[in-house]
Amino acid sequence: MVSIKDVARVAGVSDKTVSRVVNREPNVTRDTIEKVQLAIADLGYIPNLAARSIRSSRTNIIGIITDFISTTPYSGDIVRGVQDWAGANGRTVLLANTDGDLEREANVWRTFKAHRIDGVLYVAMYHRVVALAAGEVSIPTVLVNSHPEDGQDHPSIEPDDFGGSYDLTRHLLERGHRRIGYIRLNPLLLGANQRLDAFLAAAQAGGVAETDLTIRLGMEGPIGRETNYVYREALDILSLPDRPTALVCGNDEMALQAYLAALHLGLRVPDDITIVGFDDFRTVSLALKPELTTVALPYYDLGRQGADMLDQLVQGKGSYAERRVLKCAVVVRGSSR
Amino acid sequence: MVSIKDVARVAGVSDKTVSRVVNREPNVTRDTIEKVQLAIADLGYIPNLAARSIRSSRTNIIGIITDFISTTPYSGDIVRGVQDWAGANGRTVLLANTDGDLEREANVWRTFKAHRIDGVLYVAMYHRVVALAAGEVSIPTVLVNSHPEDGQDHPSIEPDDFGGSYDLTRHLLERGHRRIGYIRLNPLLLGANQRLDAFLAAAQAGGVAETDLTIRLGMEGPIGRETNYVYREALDILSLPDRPTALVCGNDEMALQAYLAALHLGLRVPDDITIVGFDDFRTVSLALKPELTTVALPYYDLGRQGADMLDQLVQGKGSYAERRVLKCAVVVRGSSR
DNA sequence: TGAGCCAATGTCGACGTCGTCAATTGAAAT
DNA sequence: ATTTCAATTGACGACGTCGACATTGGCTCA
Repeated sequence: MVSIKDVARVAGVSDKTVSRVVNREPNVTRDTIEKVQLAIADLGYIPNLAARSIRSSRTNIIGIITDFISTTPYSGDIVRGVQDWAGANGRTVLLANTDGDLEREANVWRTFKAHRIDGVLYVAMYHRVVALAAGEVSIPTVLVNSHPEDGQDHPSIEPDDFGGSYDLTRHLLERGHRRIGYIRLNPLLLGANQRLDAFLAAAQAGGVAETDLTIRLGMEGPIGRETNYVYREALDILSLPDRPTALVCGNDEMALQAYLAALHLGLRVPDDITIVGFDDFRTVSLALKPELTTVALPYYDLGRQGADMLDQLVQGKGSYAERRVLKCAVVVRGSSR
Repeated sequence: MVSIKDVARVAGVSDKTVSRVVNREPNVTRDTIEKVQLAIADLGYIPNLAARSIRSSRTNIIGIITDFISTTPYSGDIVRGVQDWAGANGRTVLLANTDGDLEREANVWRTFKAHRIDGVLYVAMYHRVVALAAGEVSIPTVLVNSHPEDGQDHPSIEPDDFGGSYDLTRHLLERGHRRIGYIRLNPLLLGANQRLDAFLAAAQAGGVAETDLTIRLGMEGPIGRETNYVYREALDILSLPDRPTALVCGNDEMALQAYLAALHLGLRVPDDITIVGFDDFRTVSLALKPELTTVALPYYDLGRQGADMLDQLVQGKGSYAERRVLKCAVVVRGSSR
């Protein structure tokens, strides 16, 4: 591999001068700069970041730890947000996945420390509370799509499930819906409760009687291996004598099943029944006909802003107490009326 | 940061001896080993990989370059496969995304070279032919979910779209289907042609007259911003006077729209119409009721085996001419009969 | 007893980069 | 002409690790 000394020899200057040119330090003649740049181009020299980091004890690498990278489609958008930030700010991204295994997680931390990375984004693939082994974490860390347990102090950034669900429910109330069905997410998901609570709060604030709400559990069991009652429950709700005029689903995948149930019963969306989802998981929400009214999770921004928060932290400017919450916007499409 | 010398001082030995213990070299007394390990634990010493890599000019880092990480859900499984391999083999993964932008791609290569990584997995998020700027690539590189242009010599690993589609079609023929509809993927996708060709080949081999096949284009236009005719075409095909008994869709997302069209027309799956997809994109294939018969893309194995091929290459054992093709298995579920 | 050998440990320097400080040069100021 | 100063460049060492080689001391065997 070609090193700074090779460049120096070819350019006829000292290695330090090459270093100055590479790092754009002042007080180098235009002449010298050109000579050096020529040599650099000739040899295809690229600075060795490992060597650089030994001297400077900053690596400009940030690490991402994910738990269940593949169970939530499109949560990859979080990673993409981080990468875009990193690319724009001269950082590189180390990626590691734990599959939720504590031993693997410990390994990941060790590897990250061995690489002397500047900071860590701990990305939960479904919205939840995270407890980091207290001793482990000596690297600045930001929790993404999650927040810390009580007593732990890591900055965090997460979606406003409550607000999104509240707004979505208000959207339905404004359209005059009064009898509403609701199919819940797996209660293990933090979003499940926040979404349901917001639904109930908005309904109550809108003066809807609790007896006009039909609430069913759509899924339960361990993440990734849950049992799924959605289709059955949707059929059931839609067959009620005083059938709701709107059906709210815990997420878009559930909404898909609600569509199937409605169509199976000969009901038209949205003429006979309004169906809404959550997540704006586009492979589903845009494939459904009519397209699905839902709430967009700000995955990309979670990653991008999370990276920025981490950077503040690394530079000693951030606050360990920051809890950032990102708005989830209602996306109105054809499935609601 | 605590270094090997700190450990040496505390343990009362030389730094080299600590190095020996850390790297499990022979000819160290049990006594010494214990002393050193104690000091290591006390100080929380973790070897600095950057320093190590300077000496050894091997980093044990592999890079992943992705293009459109988020447009294909679950293609993240490729990355997961790579990570699992890396975790099991003591490697770390650097991740970079180009969004299909050539300038960003050039940057990524430069960054990877600056990190002196051992090799690169170039991961296409949809199956396609890839042309790497010839001059750029001086790092061992394996193409994943893609294969090189004629004349380029990089090993590659990709799914057997043709075989999967052929088997799927045979599955239908075996069940007695003779009038079959087909909705094509965006022709820009490599898989689109392979899947269609296999469909036609299998149909012909099965003695089906071409006039009994109804083939429609489901999508066209630039990836990520295509126009979608699937629902309309499905409605149309299913309304034909001599309606097919089976409808083959380019992928699962299209199959979803075919379901909706079928249900809209009052048809039952699979009693009135058999529908099959491709990809086994589980958020859709398992959410559909009945669940979808489809073909599984071996994303995870693409990543895992790709990493292994890269490792061979890095060690000088691999062949630059290797073109590995992974079988795509038919997954029979309730949507076909 | 002493030559020979091996196990155990240490010393030193190099990897590539850059911070520190010194050396050199030329021009401005006296 | 001499001093002063700033701009430019270079020599050197340190970062953390480990390979090459040296040293030490005890043991074996004739």
